[in-house]
Amino acid sequence: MRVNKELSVIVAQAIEKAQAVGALPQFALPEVAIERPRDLSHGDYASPVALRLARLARMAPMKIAEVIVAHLERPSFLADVSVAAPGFINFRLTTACLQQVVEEILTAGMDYGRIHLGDGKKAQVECVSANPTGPIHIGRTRGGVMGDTLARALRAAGYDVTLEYYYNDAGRQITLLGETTKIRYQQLCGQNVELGADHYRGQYIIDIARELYEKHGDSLLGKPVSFFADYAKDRISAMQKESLRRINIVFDVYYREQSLYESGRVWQALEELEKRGYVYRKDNAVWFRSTAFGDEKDRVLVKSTGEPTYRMPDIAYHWHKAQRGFDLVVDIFGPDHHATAPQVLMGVQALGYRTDFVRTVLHQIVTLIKDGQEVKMSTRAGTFVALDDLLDEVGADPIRYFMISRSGNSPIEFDVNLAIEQSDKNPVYYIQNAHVRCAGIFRRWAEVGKDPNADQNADLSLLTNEHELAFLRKAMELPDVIELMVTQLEPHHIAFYAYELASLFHPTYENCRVLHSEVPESLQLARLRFYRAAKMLFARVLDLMGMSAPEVM
RNA sequence: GCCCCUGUAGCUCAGAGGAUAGAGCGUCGGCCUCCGAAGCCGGAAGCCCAGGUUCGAGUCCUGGCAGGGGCACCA
Repeated sequence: MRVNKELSVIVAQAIEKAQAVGALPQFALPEVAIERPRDLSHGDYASPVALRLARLARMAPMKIAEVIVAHLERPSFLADVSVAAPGFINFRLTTACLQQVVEEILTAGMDYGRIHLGDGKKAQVECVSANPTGPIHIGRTRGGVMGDTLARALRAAGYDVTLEYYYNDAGRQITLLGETTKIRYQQLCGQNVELGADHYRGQYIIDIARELYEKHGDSLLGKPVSFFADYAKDRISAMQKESLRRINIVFDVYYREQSLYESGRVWQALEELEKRGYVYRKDNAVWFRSTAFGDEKDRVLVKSTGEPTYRMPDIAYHWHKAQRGFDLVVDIFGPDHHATAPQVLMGVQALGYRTDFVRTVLHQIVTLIKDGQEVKMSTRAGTFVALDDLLDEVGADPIRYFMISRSGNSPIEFDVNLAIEQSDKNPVYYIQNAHVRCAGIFRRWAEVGKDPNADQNADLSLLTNEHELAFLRKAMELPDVIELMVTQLEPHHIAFYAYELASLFHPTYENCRVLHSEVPESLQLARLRFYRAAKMLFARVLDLMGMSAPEVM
């Protein structure tokens, strides 16, 4: 049950009722906000609606609040409704309402927190979208974790979600990749050739060339660059996929840029833009009149060499997105794409499509700190710490957590040494330990020979400890957190929620023991039920973050 | 020069226009004979500046100041 939503409706009804009998003047009803007061003495929920109505109603806020309360229906989950200066309406829940959250969690299981915002709607989340020219690095990882976490939240909100990866498998970068691979192969064959300035420096291409050399000796020397490009790009793509799988990100669709050429969409898009009068030729290049949509200058679509810029297939790709029937498209971009994202949407508008279903989520950079020094990252220079290296050293769970532990607007300094350190300072373990401690209770319960299902009909009214109730109060917030994540498209909220939940759990664990000589059996059973729900909730929250819920650590 | 992001505790960050601004790290001091101390309990310490909107501003607007990122016929 979403108490805040129900309260919002009930208060709105009370206002209308008061208006009907003349206790309040007529006015258009604004949305009735229900919030959680910081201070528990103000109740479990509060509404400032009377304060906001003061001007409309031309009455004192306190008076309005009193009128609303007088006309308010009293559902059974409310223990108390009161008015507090300067005009808040405070609601207190019954303890029974909090206690039954235990059963709500156990009934819903891994579906707990589910909301219906996106029921029947299709959403797409695009992220990472790195070219298959090198390993996934830490900046792309941030976008990937943000995107995957948002995808999980969108699913929890009822959306049918497609997680998509768009990659450039053609063009100049791929040619350079092929050339690099061929040169490395020739070097292994003993030929005296050197990399050019534009070629990729990374060790991984030497490894790929060596694979070819070991399998085929020098018999491939006559093969064209495109052969090496195809081989390298497939190998690197597979490596990227594997890295992402290791961090628990599995894409539904890998969208190849090349397919936009094969299907003709790129040139169709250009034709259509031309037909609509948004294209002109200058200096031997083809230009997009993006200034018509507020851009500061026009942009080149086709270079004087006849090659399209990256912008042209990007527009075609988003044109296709617009045609694929998504109700919501989320594009996640790193700082290097902040400026270009709007241009693509201008292109889609120029093609006659609305773009209000597309929402771009931007995030700031990740700087990697190792041994107290910043590690500069560049794929071409081959100087980076790849996601794979981090996975080996740190593991998937801490990487995932740290990547969403900050708002996307905030740059992240990822200190490798600190993340490796498995100390009590690490919030990842603090959260996971809550799940481990729950598991420990059930392990111990079985060890002393008790019935593992003895809590089936436990008397939940015995759960009256303030720690238990505070935890359940927080448990009720999960749907609100999911709603916040999908409406704001901000994945970091779940990380903070998880930490807060754990910080309410641990004192409960200390104070509300199950197996203790001084705890009567009926209370043991109620608490066992409580911890069963707590364990389920932590598993659920960790799953929303794409993290594991360990039984032991 | 233009665009974007950010200025909240010593440090790193939350804060959905509302009541006495929250965490973590660090710091100071306590707690293991019964479910994992990777834990718990307690103390000190803070909204960049100036205007404005509002009954009410850390939050919104304008202008400063400071830091980061971006401004290609690269992607």
